[in-house]
Amino acid sequence: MAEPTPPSRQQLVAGAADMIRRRGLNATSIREVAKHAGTPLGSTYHYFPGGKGQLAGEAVRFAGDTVAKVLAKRLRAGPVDGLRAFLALWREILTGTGFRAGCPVLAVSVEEPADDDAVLAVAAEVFTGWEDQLAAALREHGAEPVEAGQLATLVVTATEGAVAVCRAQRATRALDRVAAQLEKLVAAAVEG
Amino acid sequence: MAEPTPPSRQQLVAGAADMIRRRGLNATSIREVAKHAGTPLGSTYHYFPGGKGQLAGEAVRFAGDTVAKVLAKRLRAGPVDGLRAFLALWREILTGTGFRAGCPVLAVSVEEPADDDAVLAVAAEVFTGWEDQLAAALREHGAEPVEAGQLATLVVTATEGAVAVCRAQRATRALDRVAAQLEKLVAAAVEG
DNA sequence: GTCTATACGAAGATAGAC
DNA sequence: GTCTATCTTCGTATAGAC
Repeated sequence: MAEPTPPSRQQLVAGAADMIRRRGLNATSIREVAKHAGTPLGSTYHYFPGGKGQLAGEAVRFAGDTVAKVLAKRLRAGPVDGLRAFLALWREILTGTGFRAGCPVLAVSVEEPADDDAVLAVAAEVFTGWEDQLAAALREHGAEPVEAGQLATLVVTATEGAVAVCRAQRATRALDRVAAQLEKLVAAAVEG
Repeated sequence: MAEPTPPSRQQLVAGAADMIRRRGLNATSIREVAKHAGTPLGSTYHYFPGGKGQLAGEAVRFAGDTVAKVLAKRLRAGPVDGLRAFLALWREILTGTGFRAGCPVLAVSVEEPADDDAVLAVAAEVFTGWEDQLAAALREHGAEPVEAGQLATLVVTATEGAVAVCRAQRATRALDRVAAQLEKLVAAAVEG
């Protein structure tokens, strides 16, 4: 890392992540990402020789890491706090954008793994990472290993699914209902 | 309905649904849908004057109704049977296509509601319909109304999320874990 | 080394030939 | 009434000017 990351490069990654979570991967054009970041189109291919695939991969990784950091911090106060932070994070994204933004990791997971399954592999790692964080916290607080793993997966999948359903329904109802169920389950798992 | 539905029209709808669940909405071109159905491009605009938006809307509705019929049939044997059928249905789609196909309703829910929010409205209806079917079955088998609603939403969101996660991870692990948790919850809800 | 201008293909949609 | 051929726009990617 002798080379410091140029600000415009990071802006392109963050901009791509934002656009992907709103429109999906295919509807996100490099042209518009560049325009939104204020950089010319040519610069994009200078920073990302791998083209759209590379940019999308880094965008998904960036979004995944951002969530993982919040999760790591809040899980230190216990699984219930971590869950609440996770849910609040997605709720804020939904309501803060008028239900126009969702999850970029989910977005790339739903579209074609045509020839560019590199992006999909990043998405898989991000999902697994979130699950592992939650499962570890549950185990550390007395949850049974098998139960911890299943519950962690349920939290991630239900939340991701709820974000998509909320976007379609333009209401937080689904996420609120999921939150009620998951909080009950997580609380019960760390007691027993 | 004096006009019988032409076979090619239905093939276009079914083909569009299949392509959307694999590639997503934006990557699904009318050209390729027409080619796959063996009909010329012009015919598509004859059958669907509303263009891609109309075709996509009917495709999502078609997919939603197909699932709803399976759900209605199997829910007559009870909520647990309905849940199992729902999960088995998605599991079969994943494994039967090498994790290349997912849920078309989820796919359109994750992509841009740019100007064509008609498709998104159909997706919302489909999700709500599935939830209502499950919630009604749960209530009829003794589940508390609030619990029934929350649990029905959890089933739909967790399953949809799991389908996406499974696609990314190219494994049924997430869906299997979700199945274990949901079966336990549904069974408990109909007892109490 | 950065950016402008362009090549090339494919998308949605339609006009007009059969 | 059905389909072919085309119009226009926008996508990725690059070649070459500063």
